[in-house]
Amino acid sequence: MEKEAREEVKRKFIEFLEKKDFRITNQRRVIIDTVFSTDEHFTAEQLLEWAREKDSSVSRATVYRTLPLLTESNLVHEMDFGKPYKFYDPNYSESPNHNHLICEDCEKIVEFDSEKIEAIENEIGDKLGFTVKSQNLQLTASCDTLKRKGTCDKKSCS
Amino acid sequence: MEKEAREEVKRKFIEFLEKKDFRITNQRRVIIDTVFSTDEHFTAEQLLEWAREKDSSVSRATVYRTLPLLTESNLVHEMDFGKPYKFYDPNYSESPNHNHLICEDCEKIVEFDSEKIEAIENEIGDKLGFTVKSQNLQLTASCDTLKRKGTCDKKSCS
DNA sequence: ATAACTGCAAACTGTTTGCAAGCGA
DNA sequence: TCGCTTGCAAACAGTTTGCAGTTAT
Repeated sequence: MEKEAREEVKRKFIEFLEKKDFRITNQRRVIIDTVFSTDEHFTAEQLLEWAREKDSSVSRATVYRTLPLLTESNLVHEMDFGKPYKFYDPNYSESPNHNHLICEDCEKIVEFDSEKIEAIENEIGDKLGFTVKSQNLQLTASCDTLKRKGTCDKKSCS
Repeated sequence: MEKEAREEVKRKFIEFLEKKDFRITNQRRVIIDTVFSTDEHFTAEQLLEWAREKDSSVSRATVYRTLPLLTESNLVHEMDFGKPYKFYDPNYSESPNHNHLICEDCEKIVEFDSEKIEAIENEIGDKLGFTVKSQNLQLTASCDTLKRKGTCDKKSCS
């Protein structure tokens, strides 16, 4: 995501807060800046750590209280890969139709688009008489290059 | 699943335990009987409750220690729908290629087949240079009939 | 002014584990 | 007998929450 796009997303979130009569506090500003200054997927704990680098007063509680606001606003996407903690995706609003593959070797998450899959999903929903609200295709995979060479150049396997 | 098939699956699991030099204890037997006497998806807590109806001595710890054995044996499938607890599917070995849709109205899980999706998944894995290890397509949906009529006759919305 | 928000620490939930006793092979 | 397995209760990890003080509006 480019810098301009990031500013746009931040602005949208501020609007979201204002519309709900929520206050724009310093801590929230720091958290927002942190979330939308990266393209990486993160956990609550990672977000806390990053935010504290900018402002050490940010507390774990505030991070946990802000995350639901971010997902409600549809600007951040929550993902569950069967690990005991959740991952968050700050690129969601830019391309809401992507899915994720998580590498079991290094836990790195790779995004991919697939309208094909989305079409099938809606087809399935229709057939069963449901309206699909959200979809989460989680592929767990291992890195081919890593296995062959013992190392790999993917950003995903460092 | 029919009664015969259930016995077959139980037998396979006993074999799995024997091969690993694990013991066939009373508690394990009760848990196995419970798991494979239903077609329903369940949580650890539900399994504990059901097992205790047959034998009140079964403890939570044993249930939690047995579940990984069941999933390792590939006779039961573990699923994560973003809820704080996991669901388990006792029909997995019968049709390992099905996926799941969870109703957000009643949390009932509906199974569906889709080889189409599996094909696409492998295609994606290839393209990205990964070997797909496991896939989990989670559709969260709401029931159309329920919404229209305020009630519905699906087994899924009671 | 005042109601929303904060940090802290305690509580909570689902799951795991150390231990002494029990029991299958 | 031997050591795997058990139930219990305490521990654990991630997340949520009550409270008293703080701050945005």
